[in-house]
Amino acid sequence: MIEIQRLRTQTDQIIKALAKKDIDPAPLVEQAIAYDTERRSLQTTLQNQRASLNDLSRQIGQALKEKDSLRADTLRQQTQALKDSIQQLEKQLQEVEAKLEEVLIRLPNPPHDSVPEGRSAAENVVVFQSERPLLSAEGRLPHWEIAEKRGLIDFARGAKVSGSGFPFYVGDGAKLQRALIQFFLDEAEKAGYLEMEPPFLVNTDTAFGTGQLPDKDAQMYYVPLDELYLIPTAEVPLTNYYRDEILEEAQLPIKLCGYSPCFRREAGSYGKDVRGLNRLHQFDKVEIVQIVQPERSYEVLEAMREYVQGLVDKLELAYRTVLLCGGDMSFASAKTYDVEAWSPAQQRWLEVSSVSNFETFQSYRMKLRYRKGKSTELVHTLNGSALALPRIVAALLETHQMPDGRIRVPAVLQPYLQKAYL
RNA sequence: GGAGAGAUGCCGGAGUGGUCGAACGGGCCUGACUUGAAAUCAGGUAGCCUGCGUUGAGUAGGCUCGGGGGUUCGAAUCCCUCUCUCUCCGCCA
Repeated sequence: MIEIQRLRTQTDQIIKALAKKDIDPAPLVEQAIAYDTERRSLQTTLQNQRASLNDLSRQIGQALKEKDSLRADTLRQQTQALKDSIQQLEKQLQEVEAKLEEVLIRLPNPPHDSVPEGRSAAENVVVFQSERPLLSAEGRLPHWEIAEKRGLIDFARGAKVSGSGFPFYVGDGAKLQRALIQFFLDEAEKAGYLEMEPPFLVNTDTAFGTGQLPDKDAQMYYVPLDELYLIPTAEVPLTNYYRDEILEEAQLPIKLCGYSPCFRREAGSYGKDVRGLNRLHQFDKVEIVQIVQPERSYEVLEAMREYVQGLVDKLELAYRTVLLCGGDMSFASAKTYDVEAWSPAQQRWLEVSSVSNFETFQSYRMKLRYRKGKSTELVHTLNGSALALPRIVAALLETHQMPDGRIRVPAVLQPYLQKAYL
């Protein structure tokens, strides 16, 4: 959500930036500003009347103290008209505020200046590619076949027990999940992130805080009886950890990491893109989150991106990083990099991480600020997958497949798995 | 799930209808004393919104004592409701 004060003072820049997200922002922005003007005028009138009423109340108190009940009664009679008027103004103000909120909520985060224009993924910009060769499909089974064949993943029984998109990981397959999670957490800790195990279900305020509500509510599983959402990513509980708080500047940067299963409805997905591990309803992920001073957030974004690239590299996978164009970015992000691993059998890139700077989009919703001198300022929040498991496993199974069908375990995982081959 | 108690500023803790945004204590900040420090003394120490001013100098007003609603000229104080915490019982990994 964009700060209304910013929208008021930097209207043109914001409209220009928003246009990159492939929407026509001007009507919404103008509407917001109109509601804001109305809101402020109502508020001023209301506050003046409240001040008068407060003054009358004080006088009544004074009169009663002096046992002058006659004067008190006279004053009391003057209050009714004010009270009626105040009540009416309050109602009007509430209505305008609701309308303003409704419009503000529909405005996405304006992209950063460095975000390229473009409408779809085709216009994303490759900013880095590793030097590892892009292996051919020849002689390689796609991960869903090799995984079934070696008894690492059971898609069919997962579908029986829960539905499509809920695989069982079996034996070494399950151990590989555990190894990856632990490897990612250990790496994050070395990089200075504090490990957290977050709740996997969150309330509506939390889902609103990071921007999942109201925009993406169809993406989340919901438990109506308890009004709780299953998290689509650990970003949601981790970023909301400090919601509604004022941090001391010395606490920053705050660096959190956490493992969680992630639940996504993925309604409407189908076809080859969702085959095997490409897209699941439940998957494992380690997430990293940073809460930083605004002036540092873009250098932190680069550091996080490099950190994530390093992880993929340590798993001995070919990868590249793309800078998302305006039209392909999420609603809440100001700038996003996707890190993609090469899938030899599918001959395509798989998104294994998304690293984003949200600037104040989330902190404004969450009222997350830090003390800066005499006043307070909204922090910038960032997050990134480090990493999401399924597509990493897919790339791993395809890349490290041996001619005899065995899977070579990358050196960094061998201490966790206690084996060189699966 | 049942019964009871509670939620106040950075922390502890008072306050049961009238200058209460809030006593008192602690912490922290500034200043004085000191060669320096401690001790002592004095002052300061919440956030949000709006107007004017400034462009992070302020100033006037409004709102906020867990959240929401109500009673009243007036509520931290009374009523309703929700959330959370604690104690006891039940259940349970």
